[in-house]
Amino acid sequence: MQRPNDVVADLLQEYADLMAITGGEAFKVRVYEMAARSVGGYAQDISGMNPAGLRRIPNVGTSIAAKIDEYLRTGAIHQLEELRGKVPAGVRRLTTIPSLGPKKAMTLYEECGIGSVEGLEAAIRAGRLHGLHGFGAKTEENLLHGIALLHKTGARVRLDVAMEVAEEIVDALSAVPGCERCAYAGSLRRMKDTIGDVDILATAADSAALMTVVQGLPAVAEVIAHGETKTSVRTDTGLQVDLRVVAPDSWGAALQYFTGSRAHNIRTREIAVHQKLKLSEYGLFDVASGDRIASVDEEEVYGRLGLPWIPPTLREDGGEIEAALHGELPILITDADIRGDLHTHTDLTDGLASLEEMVAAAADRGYAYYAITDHAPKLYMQRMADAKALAQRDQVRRLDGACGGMRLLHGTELNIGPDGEVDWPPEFLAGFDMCVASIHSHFSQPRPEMTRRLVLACENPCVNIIGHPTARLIGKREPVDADWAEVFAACARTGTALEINAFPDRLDLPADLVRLAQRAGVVFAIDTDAHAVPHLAHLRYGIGTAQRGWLTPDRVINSWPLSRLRKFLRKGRSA
DNA sequence: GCCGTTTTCGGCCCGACTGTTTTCAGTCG
Repeated sequence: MQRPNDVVADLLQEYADLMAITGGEAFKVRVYEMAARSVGGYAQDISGMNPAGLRRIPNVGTSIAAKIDEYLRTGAIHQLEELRGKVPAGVRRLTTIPSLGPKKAMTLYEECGIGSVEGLEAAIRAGRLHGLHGFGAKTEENLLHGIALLHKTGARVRLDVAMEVAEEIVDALSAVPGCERCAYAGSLRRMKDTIGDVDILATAADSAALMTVVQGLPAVAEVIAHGETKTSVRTDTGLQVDLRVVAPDSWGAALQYFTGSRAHNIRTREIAVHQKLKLSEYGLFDVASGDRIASVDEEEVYGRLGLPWIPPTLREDGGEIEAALHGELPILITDADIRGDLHTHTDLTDGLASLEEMVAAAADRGYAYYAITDHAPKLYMQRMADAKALAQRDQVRRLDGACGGMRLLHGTELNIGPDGEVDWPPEFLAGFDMCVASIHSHFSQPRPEMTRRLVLACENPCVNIIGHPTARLIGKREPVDADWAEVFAACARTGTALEINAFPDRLDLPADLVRLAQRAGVVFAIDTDAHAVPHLAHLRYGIGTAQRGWLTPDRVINSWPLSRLRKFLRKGRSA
């Protein structure tokens, strides 16, 4: 079940969408969109808040507070119900078709009674759109194409999938003569957990060569649009890639523009407007004189707006502008802060590489310490046994310090059973240097049971880290339903860290919960859950998620020196 | 509908590309 904040955020977003479709004023639509985001990201639970309290949420005034209050009291918002009565849900869904926005969706509904994606497809094929104002042959073709695409790729792609495509294209374009700089921007640079499309930015005096090269890349299946400054293509996997080419002296302004979320960019441009300046991808301009006053790099652009440089992973209008204005931006955790990986596997259970191979690869990454945490017996398919664990421990002790002085910790990944119990008895667990404990089954327990289960795991004196806490698999399995505030309180109280699992289909704990957990005083471990040598490099995605949760190094136990980490790992154990 | 170091009223981000309405609306990012 969602947090009440998320439920209300969805309702407000729906209200904004329906208002846009019914021709509501654009600035009102924007306010509802902003309010939706503010409510979703608000730290405090809104259920139980009165209208006066609700109005303290940014972008929530009298009118929206009244709507939220109505929802909290009655479970519905009558104005939203009215709009729903006017616009069937299928019409809203029409706007998810690429190239079909609110205006055209409403035209289709009003003129032809089309209220679903399937209905639109049938109408086009039956020629029922002929003569409809604004719908020529090319538009029909584009809509059919968009519908096919929606069916095929509908979902966004995983962060690592988009990253691979982006890095390949950046490499190819960087090699083109005349290309001065090239980098990926957009949600990929912000490290969102899924990516809708890839934004690539390049600088060159002449854009033509770059535009030609990107259209001819082997992975490109289709050219969607092409002009002098922008070309859009789609890869054979259905991922859209937008290339923008600007003059070299616009690099900073363009990178700033193409990195921020829409909301972040609106905020930065508003700050510019208030200073009689204008910010675009070409630079920061003085409105009166038309002079360009900043554009070369992002630091300069933010600086002239009176802001420090804001890390890309924070650029979501989630409070970073206010923090920047007050000089309160966090110093975020980075890859360089990480001293070791605390959740990894070997071929003793379901890993692909041997202990020696994993340890050597970890040492190559320059780690000071490294934990081996193979699965425990209750994940029956892995066939772990006491003797195997003990034999591995001997091996680990022999290898300890043998690779570049890297210290090894012998751990295990326990299963948190339905009642919160874990695999081994306390006396056996005490032999491990550390324990991760994770949910691997019974994902759909009701919230009270799931909460109790996680709290009990935290209270186990041998459990140091809760692994992939929500157990979500992006695009495949929903997160488990728990009272996270209660779980976070238990973590803080018992000295149990929450994992930020860096595996790209997990990214778990998710960034929004990381931020809430941090406020509750929780500490974290950013781990790869590597089952093979290449997985160790997934750490970057965990770091991205941690940064999106505003995490600082002092809250990350595997950025600590080994002595401090060992002290933390002792938890409630005697010794 | 919200908001305020210019404002309690009058504003509200900016530009590229497409298709079609031959001068611009719609969509997207």
